[in-house]
Amino acid sequence: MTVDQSADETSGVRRRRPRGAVRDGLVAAGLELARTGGPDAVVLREATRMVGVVPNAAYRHFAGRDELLAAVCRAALRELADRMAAAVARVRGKHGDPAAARRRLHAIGTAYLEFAREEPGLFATAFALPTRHDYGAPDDGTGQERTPLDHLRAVLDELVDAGVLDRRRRAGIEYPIWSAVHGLAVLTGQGPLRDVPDATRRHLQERMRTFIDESLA
Amino acid sequence: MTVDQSADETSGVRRRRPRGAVRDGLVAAGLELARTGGPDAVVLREATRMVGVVPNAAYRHFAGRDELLAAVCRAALRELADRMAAAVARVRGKHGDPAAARRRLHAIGTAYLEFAREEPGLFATAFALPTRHDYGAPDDGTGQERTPLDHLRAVLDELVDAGVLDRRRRAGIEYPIWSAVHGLAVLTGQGPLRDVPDATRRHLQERMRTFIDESLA
DNA sequence: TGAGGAAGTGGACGCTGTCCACTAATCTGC
DNA sequence: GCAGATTAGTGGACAGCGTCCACTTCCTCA
Repeated sequence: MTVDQSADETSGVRRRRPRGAVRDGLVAAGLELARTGGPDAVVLREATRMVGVVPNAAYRHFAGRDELLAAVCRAALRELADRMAAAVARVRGKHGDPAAARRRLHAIGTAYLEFAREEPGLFATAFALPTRHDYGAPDDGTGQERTPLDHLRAVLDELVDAGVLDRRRRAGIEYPIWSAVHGLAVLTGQGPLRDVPDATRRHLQERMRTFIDESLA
Repeated sequence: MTVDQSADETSGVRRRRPRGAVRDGLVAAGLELARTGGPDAVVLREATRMVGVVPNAAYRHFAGRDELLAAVCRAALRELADRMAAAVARVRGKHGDPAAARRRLHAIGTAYLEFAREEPGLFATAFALPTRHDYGAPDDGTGQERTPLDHLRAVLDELVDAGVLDRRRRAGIEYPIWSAVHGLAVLTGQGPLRDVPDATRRHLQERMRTFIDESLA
């Protein structure tokens, strides 16, 4: 598998690639490696090989392997956020409708868990920040991105507007809910519950749904 | 730092160590490495160095680095389970007393989160099983050990006996609760919330407590 | 047009996990 | 009590990894 977008074989020429091509290619390659093997699988030399460049070329774009991994993490996190946003958008029903708001909360949690199950490598990578950095810090300076937490908050606010969630219980409730869903994803994905049969996993997921639902009332 | 218990310097003699000493030493060394650097830090060669033995000697006791890591994981998990058990045992009040049962549930969650905060390396390692293996599978054949999940279950059963938790809500509730606490530990420990100030972390923990408390009633 | 920086190459180093061949200490059965 | 088999260690090697330094080549801009 190669990610090289402008191969320039035959000639040993350098710098035939457009501006940020190598950097972008490295991130794309790292994302591919992370997809199949998680954060540990994003190895610098392999990424450069996929791009068709010598290992040291990576050091023109990243301070080292950790910085490359950080970029891959951000990309993975963005993919998760995008899936959550898409899942919420798919739910019909206008803002303020109690049933629709509940469905949106359910959709957001399901999207989270589905991403963790369908893309375990990317999910693990999204939360394997190698170096300290703010959650969802802007990647390329294009302003703040919407993080998974932002999407969850929006839905919870709607639940308050719809009268489903008592306003006095709203403050900070995104954290236990996020924790619960994230914890389930981790335990059943990479953790001790990862080998439970599919039926059990669905059952756990359903149990989580009722648990959260009851905590709203 | 060395873990060698029966150094035998001066002579190049082999096999001066008692029966399982090298194996135990390797696990202890790995545990030490994991304590300071997490699962990635348990490197086979370094462990053998700490034990005072040549790298290849490890292959007499483990099939490879992953198997050593698995043993270290089990040890870390046991330490977590022990802390939880100790925390529960410290709570006074006889079985069936509602207030005492609640305190025990709180104690068990707090112990979990404290372990994750005080020993982030060990906590990460406890859940970084490199190979598939049953949760809390017996390590050395000395019968089943009590896992963190076992301890949680016992306390939840007591909450039912004490009339705090409705029996109809009991079934499977250990999973969302475990997930919630585990998720909080991961998010604030290694995850995106790891850099929040201490006061915020305590606040999140308290919010989790009320969240779970309300879900019982 | 020419200087200077940006981006890629080449080679090297130390570290890792792992394999193979070998040897010395211990255990076992007679 | 000793000979053979087993076990637990040594020694040397290999490929792959991240990273550093020196060098070259292309592109940009004054």
